[in-house]
Amino acid sequence: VVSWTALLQAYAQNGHLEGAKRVFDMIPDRNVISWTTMLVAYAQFGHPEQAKAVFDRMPTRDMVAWNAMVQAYARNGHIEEAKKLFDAMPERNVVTWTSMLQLYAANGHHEGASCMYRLMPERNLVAWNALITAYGETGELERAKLTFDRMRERNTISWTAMLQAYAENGEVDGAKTMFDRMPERDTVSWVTMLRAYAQEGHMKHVQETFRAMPERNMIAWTALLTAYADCGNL
RNA sequence: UGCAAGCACGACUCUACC
Repeated sequence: VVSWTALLQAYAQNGHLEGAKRVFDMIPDRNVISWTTMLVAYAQFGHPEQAKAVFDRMPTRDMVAWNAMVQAYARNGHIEEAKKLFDAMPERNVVTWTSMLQLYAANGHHEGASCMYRLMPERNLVAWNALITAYGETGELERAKLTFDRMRERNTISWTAMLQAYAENGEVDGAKTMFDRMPERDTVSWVTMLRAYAQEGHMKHVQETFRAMPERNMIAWTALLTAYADCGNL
């Protein structure tokens, strides 16, 4: 089962849903993990209905399966369905709460988001990071800062999320400060910084940033390209 | 007991929805 499901996962990750389905149907004794993998495959590529169909047909559901289904709705912006499922869950963990928090924040529901935040029974690094992003999205930069400052541990995602929070609220300087203070930067951090400059029209900084990047992936190149395009420099 | 499979967090573009 393990090998079969790994194969299924390989198809799923590459978006080969038909192939994934074929593998799924061939698995002799599917377990809850195989089912969940199939569910997520549909969800990730924009088929929440299909995901739900899988969910309904599952012989057994554990919390990961429930979480995956909540996330399936969340990812596709189905707030009501997600909420319904959330309420119906036999038990929830920090993953569940984080998904809901993110869903509300991404759709501008401040109240819902802060409600999730307050009621969350436990928090971990991912939850904190999601909170920073949520505050950034809702324009509550101060709260994002507070959250960031109070975190006992931070990873590159925390730093980049905070950098982005500054950037999307028009504070390039704050963004730059984060960038300079980060213990480690990956390509995402670099691109985020580059974008921050681009949005302010600081093409010179954009160029410098791009040149200084240790590695450039396609997203970095695209960001540079659109930066030039946006400032009219074809 | 170890190795191998499923869920939540950060960047660009495109597409869909509004």
